[in-house]
Amino acid sequence: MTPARSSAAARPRSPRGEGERLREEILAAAETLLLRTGSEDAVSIRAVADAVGVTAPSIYRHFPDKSHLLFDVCALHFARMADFIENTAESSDDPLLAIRHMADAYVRFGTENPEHYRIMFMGPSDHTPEQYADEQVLETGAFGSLVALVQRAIDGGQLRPELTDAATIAHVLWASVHGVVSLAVAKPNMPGPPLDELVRTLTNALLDGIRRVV
Amino acid sequence: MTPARSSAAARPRSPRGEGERLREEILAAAETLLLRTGSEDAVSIRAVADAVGVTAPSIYRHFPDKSHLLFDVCALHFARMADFIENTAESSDDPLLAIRHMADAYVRFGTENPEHYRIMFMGPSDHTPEQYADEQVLETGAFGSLVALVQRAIDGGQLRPELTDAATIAHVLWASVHGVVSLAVAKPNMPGPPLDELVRTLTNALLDGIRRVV
DNA sequence: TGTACATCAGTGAACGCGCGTTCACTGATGTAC
DNA sequence: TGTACATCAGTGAACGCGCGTTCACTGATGTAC
Repeated sequence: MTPARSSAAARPRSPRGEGERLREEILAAAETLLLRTGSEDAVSIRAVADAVGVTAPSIYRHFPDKSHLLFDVCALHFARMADFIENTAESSDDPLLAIRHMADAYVRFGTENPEHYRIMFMGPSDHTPEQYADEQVLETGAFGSLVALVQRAIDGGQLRPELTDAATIAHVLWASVHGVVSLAVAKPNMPGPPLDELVRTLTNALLDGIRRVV
Repeated sequence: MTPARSSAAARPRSPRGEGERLREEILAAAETLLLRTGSEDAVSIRAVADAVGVTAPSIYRHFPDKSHLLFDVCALHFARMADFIENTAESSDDPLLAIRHMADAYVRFGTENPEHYRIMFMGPSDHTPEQYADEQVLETGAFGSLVALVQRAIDGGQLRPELTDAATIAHVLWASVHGVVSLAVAKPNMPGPPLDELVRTLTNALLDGIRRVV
């Protein structure tokens, strides 16, 4: 009798020299599990191994421990998010309009990937392996583009003259939009105006609030 | 030999008819534990029981299960937060200034009670027993005061004429400030401008963005 | 061409842990007769 | 005044669970001689 594998088909062993294949499969399975169950708790070493069709200890050939696995999954997602959002940074010659597009993209990404968003931005910070420290979140990728846009707006004289620090303004913009997304993620059933109206009102107010009054 | 109780002094049994005392002690211990450890995970039934000086099953005399206990702790905190913030709602005759004070108070409350904040606003919504459904968060307490302030600002002609829905505006204000707080809670070590500068810039921008241009 | 050996991908069983929860119970105390 | 009994606060031991992780191992396959 073949042993009863609970959910996945038995997986053929990788040929020699291609053990790294399993690493990719593990990452993919963990991600799928996260997305499908919508819960970080469901992503256990055993569940991932089972989804791949392999035993639990095999995971440890490729990841030192669970939190590294989880964070490698998220690193993939950070990268995708950065792509997704940075594309919109060049969507318009007007930096303020481009910022609006970035905000929309950010919200869309977050609400479409709530569990990833939760892990990336809402989890206790001690889950985080060192190499994904908080700085990384900021210094790389999308946030940098946002700062650049704000700086262009400042340089172009589009902002109120008292607003001179692009980084602070970018932080404020990010934090506000993050607020909308994280509420939507944490309380998906909360009554209130629809998300897109919230985002529209927010960006209207914020952009009007920083734009130079003519 | 007295049995080795791991951390707390043995607790004298409540006199007859006053079994409800234990309930209060459990709530207090759970709250202390949450605050001191800074981690929801550390608040296990056993840890709470031990802190009170009682055995684990005793908890079940007073709470049907763990999530009810946790949420009763949070309910206490919701109430305190509502007090804390609503006081500031009458801090000024100018509704916009009062809103600013509310925002400051909200931020202070959140950053001073990060784990409570996390449970209340950042946790997965399925932790939530029914009686603390999302609606409660909004319909009672501080949020109501905020809506009222916004409405006063609208009635007093202080807002841009296209802004007519107080609830939506209040939601936007709340979500933005929540964004600042929840980032501070989730990523306490994130580099960037100091929190108070962030809040000041945010409220400046938002209030300027909704205020009628004269 | 054949064989011993090193390498490598992955296994199977077990570890100890802490958890939420249940169950039958104990022993003090107030109350009814 | 004494005694049987009901009530009540809390106990002790155990349940089953799923978890992350470790360990010694197996068995296929490429390689060196």
